[in-house]
Amino acid sequence: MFTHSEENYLKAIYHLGQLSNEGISTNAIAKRLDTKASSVTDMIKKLSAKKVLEYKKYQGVNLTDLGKKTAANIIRKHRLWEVFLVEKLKFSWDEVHDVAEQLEHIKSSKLIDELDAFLEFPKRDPHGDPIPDKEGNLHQIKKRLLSSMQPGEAGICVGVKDSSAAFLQFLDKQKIALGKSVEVLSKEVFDDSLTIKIDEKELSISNKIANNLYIQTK
Amino acid sequence: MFTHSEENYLKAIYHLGQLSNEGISTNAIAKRLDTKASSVTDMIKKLSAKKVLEYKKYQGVNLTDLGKKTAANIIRKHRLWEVFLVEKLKFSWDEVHDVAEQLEHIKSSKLIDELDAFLEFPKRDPHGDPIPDKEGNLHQIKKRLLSSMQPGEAGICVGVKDSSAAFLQFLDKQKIALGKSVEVLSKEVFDDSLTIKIDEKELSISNKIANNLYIQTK
DNA sequence: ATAAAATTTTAGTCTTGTCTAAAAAATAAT
DNA sequence: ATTATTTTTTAGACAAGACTAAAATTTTAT
Repeated sequence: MFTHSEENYLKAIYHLGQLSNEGISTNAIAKRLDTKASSVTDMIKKLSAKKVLEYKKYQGVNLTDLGKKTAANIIRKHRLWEVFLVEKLKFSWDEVHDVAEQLEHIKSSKLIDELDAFLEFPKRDPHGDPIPDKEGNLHQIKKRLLSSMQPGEAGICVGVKDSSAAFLQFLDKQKIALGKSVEVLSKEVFDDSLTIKIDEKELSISNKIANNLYIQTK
Repeated sequence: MFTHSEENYLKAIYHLGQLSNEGISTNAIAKRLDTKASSVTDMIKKLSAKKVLEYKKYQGVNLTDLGKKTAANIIRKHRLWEVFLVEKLKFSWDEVHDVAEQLEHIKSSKLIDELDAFLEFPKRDPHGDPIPDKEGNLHQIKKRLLSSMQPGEAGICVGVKDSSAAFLQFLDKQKIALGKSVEVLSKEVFDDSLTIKIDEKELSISNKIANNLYIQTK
């Protein structure tokens, strides 16, 4: 069994591990958790003793299979709760994070199994991120950043890279939502901004926005 | 804002306060929370500094209005989650306690308001206990213990005093459930056991059982 | 290749919430 | 009314998880 704090470290390390194949550095973890490197070193030793990660001094860490499975399970809970909040409790997608951050630590396998069933076994959370299965497997969908698309290409909006409230609210305002079809009409050489077609309307979008929107193309 | 632990103390003190009008003793709190008296003294000082209870050395404690409201709010959350678990996630009434004990500490007023609405503003939890409103008021129903009823009296089963899994499972086995009509047919002088009519069938019930079942009579 | 800079670890401290053992106060018993 | 018992508080310690400051190690730059 893991403490609240240990679970937060596991989750952070798991997410950092998705981005690189190297050992995860102490500093990277500290930055992600907004804590000090020395605190991270302490916790790493505890987690290492619990066999959820491999650690050699000054070498960074890597999750073991047990660690990955444990982390994926926390993420599974987080994302299932997000679905619950949006689908059943009328939360908007920019409000769910803090609450899910708390709910993910509730210990009860029956709870999470029944919640999964109650939500009819959703495959992705409100931001388009995949929900790991019970074994911790998550199958990533094939997706690209909108910013990488060329004029003429089209696809379906399936996720966000940045899930800050500010960005999500911006998307709401522009009526950009997951599931909608998007086509790139033109791309501006000067600032890489895009003109896209969505809901039969043209919309101009900055590169910063396009760089945070995932599109599924065929 | 209160810590997990502070909230548990508040809840315990609130419940103990329901039973007596005296100041709540250190020992009573320690027993209820399965902790040591010295730990209770420590925590009492913290809570006193936070203005949720009145404390004079060796005199026991009493919740302030703020303390009562805070405690009632935690109980509100606990009971709403119990309803959720039973009504939506197929938990039985003997399985909900431990999970609700965790869920009650989640901090989000929107969460609890929306949950309340989602459950259609339930008035009582699965054990028949009233759910405090947002202001912390809870209106007790008029009820008596089955053990206090005389032959010929009848009423509706509305709650349990003991909500241990063992007792609740016993009630399930005997098909005794909240909402059912009960009539006392006879009472045995020797051991105060009762013969009751429920579901058009006669059932013999020990005094210990009868002493843990609440009945609403008119 | 060595100095400078950045990263990581260690050592020691702090807070929260718990504990044990002993002291103080209140209550009960003779 | 004094003693015995019970309850409560204090004092000191400990574990978890965080911090600061300093030391150790690695990486980068000249």
